[in-house]
Formats: sequence, C-alpha cells, structure tokens
Amino acid sequence: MYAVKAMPRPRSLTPAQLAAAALAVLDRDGLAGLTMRAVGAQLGTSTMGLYRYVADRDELEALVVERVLEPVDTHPPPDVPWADGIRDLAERVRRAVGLHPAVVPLLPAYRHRSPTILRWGEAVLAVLTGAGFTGTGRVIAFRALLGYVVGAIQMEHLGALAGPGTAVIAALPRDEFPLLAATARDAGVVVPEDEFGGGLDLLLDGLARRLDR
Amino acid sequence: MYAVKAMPRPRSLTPAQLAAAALAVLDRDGLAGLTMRAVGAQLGTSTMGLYRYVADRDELEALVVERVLEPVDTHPPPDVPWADGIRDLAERVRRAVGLHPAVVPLLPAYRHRSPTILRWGEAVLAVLTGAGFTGTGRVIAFRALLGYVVGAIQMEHLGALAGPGTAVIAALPRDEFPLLAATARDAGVVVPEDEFGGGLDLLLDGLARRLDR
DNA sequence: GTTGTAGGAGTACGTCGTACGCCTACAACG
DNA sequence: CGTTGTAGGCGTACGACGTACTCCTACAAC
Repeated sequence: MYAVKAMPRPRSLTPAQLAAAALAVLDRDGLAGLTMRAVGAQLGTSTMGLYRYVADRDELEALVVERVLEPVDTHPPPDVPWADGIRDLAERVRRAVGLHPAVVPLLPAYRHRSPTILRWGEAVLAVLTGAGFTGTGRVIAFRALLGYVVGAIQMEHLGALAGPGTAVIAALPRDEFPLLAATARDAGVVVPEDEFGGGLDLLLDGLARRLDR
Repeated sequence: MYAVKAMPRPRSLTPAQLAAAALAVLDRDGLAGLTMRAVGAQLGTSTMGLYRYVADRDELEALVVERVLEPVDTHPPPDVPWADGIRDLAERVRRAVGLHPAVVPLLPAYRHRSPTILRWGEAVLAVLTGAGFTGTGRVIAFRALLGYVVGAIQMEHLGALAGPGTAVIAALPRDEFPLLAATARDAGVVVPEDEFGGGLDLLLDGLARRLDR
C-alpha cells in the first residue's frame, strides 16, 4: 500500500441525474434535440462539464437507453406456461419503450450494451430452456423472438399499419396497391397491443409446434 | 397554348447517377461518411449542386435506400405453396440489403417511401390473400412478417448472435449470464441464412396453424 | 445572334461534437 | 490550521456538418 497524498474534489453529479436529464431532453425535444449543449443546459451546467461523466455523445445515448429499459422487470414470470412467460417478458419491454418512443431508433444499436437487455435475454432463455429448447433450436428461437420484438416495436413507433403510417398507405393509388390499401383500412380497427401480441402469438405457435415433434 | 420563349439548360445529372454516387460513398465510408460534400466530390460537382436534384439530405438518403432495394424482384413467386412464396420474398430483401449493409439503419424510417418496398408488401399480401388470409388476420400476419424481416435484418447486421456480437456476449460474466453465454457458443455453428430462415419458418408455421382452424 | 431560364460554383452562417487550457474547490496530510 | 495535489467546472475555439443565398454561365428556342 502507498499513502494517498490527496483526494480529489467529489463529483457533483450522479450518472443517474445525467441520465434523467438526458431523458427529459429526449422526451421534450426528440432524438434530434438530444445534444450535449441541451443536456448541459437541462442540468444547469456547462456543455463540457458533461465530459467528466461520459466519454462522448455515444455514451450519453447508451445512458439514456439504459435509463428507459432499466424499469423493466427481468424476472421470468413463475408458475405460468412458458408461452405466457415469453408474452409477459416481451410486453414489459414494449411498455417501457412506449413511455419514451423517441429512443426507438437507438435500440438496435445499443441492445448489446444494456445490462437490462442482457438480463432480459437471460430471462427469455431461461423460459425457453425450461420449455425444452436446447442447442441450435434455442438459438433460432431466441434470435427470432429478439428480432420480432425489436422489429415490431420499431414498426409500431415509426408508422405502423395501425398508426400514423396507415394514412400514408391508405392514400396510395388504389389500382397499383389494392391489397395494401385494403389492409390499411382493415388495420384501422386493430389496436397496437393486439398487433404486437398477435404477431408474437404466431411465433409462439410456431415454437410450440417444434416442441411437439 | 402559349409560346414557350426559351427552354432551360438541360440537366447534367440523372437521379440514378446521384443515387449511384451516394451508394458508392455509403459503401466506402459508411453511413456517417454519407455527407452532401462527400457525394458532391464523388460526382465531381459542387456540394450545393446536389440541391438541384434533392431537397435535403433526407431525400438523398431516400434515394440511396431505394437504390439498394430497387433490384428486389417484387413478383410473387408463381406455382409454389404460399409459405414458400413468402420465404422467397423475404430472402430477396435480405439478400439485397446484405449487399449494402450500411443502409440497414435507414430501413425502418424509409420503408414507407420506397416504391419497391410498397410493391414488395403488395406481393406479400397477394400471397397471404391467396393462402386464405383476410381481414384482421391478414393485418396481423402482414405486420408480423414485416416486423420480423426488418428486425431480423437489423439483428444480423448490428451484431447478431451469429455475428460479431457473439464475441461480446460470449465474454459476459459466466455466472450472471450462463444461458446467454451458452447460447452464444451454440450460435457459432449457425449460419445467418439459417437463423433468418429458421425464425421465419416459426412465423410461417404459426400462420399455417391459423389456416387450419 | 438574342434572350430568358435554369444550372453550377462559391461564400457564408448557424449548430453540432469535442479538444484544450485556465482557474478553483476540497480531502488528506503536516 | 496551512499546504498540496488532484480533479471539477467553465469558456474558448476548431473542424465538419447541412443548407440559404448570390453570382455567373450555358444553352434551347426564337
């Protein structure tokens, strides 16, 4: 052991405060408004002061993503059929993201760096393993679920069939896109939760059939 | 009719040339390198000259996305079982995007503006309709397929289980994420095509079950 | 030729991320 | 309680971005 000659001045901000401020900016001004200057102003500190806490903007975004996902309960639901467990886990992520839709574009890139997402993935795998999936079958099941959840959440918030995008599609030339137009009309009566859950059920049914064989 | 006093100077660039140049920049320098200046330089023209052809950077990106997707054959495969038709259509998009992975982050946002994607969607709906899907069942089937295809393609190129991301996950603390670590190891022997196709098959099996009832 | 329109180049502005340097606050030591 | 060294906080400044605006120029129709 060597003697410590001096202790530095203590930090005046916590990472949690920083994340909260960045999320407030994101919710208020959208992803384009999430700048170092804006977050600095939100905290009443200087722009460059943020660099005492994060290496760059990338790290700030990672902090925001984690802040949004952190409330997700990553415990596998106990005592329910495995498919219900997966449904529950998927819906928890969808709900958390729905509270802060502006993070949606960040999710694909940051999904590996979020401890919460990793814990969530571990929980999904626990349910799949408990259901009897192993080896490459489990790999494909997991990947398919992850792909669907991420993709479907993006569809929902970046103009899904049942969303603002419906109007765009409904306005297409009827003769060139008759089925898209008809589907857009049908989509008007489907609420987002049912779209998300309905698609997930298709995947779960497919998985169930794998277990039967 | 009124007499035309003068005809303007003809355009020296075609939108196709512009799209090709932008795509070349994207392939070479990635999405961050796709700037108005870089595309101008690529064409040997001035930066501002591009604004004669596109309103803003957004429109340039739309041009690139369309350029990447344009080669996709959007004719529904004839004379095959409906599930094979969907598989084919999905794989065509996956292959086209795989040739230019840097566009992946743009896909979710621009999917509504691409004529090719719209034609592709119409083809998917034609296959689904031929298989017997209608109404809200068709809405959910379409949305699920679109969500899966977009999500899975992103997983593949932004660090999927079977990809560069595998290493990251394999390096996780073994005691906290035992299943993720094991799955990452199993994923090493699964090629991306099988991951994509395997997940899609799950969805198609789920859809087939809907038709049986 | 002459003429009118639109093309092309260049300049310039505001905003972004962030490198860097200055001064200051404060915990641990004598 | 004074000294000291580290790190915090702030401000300035730079390069790159998107793009508005101004000039000059090329060319098709007369």
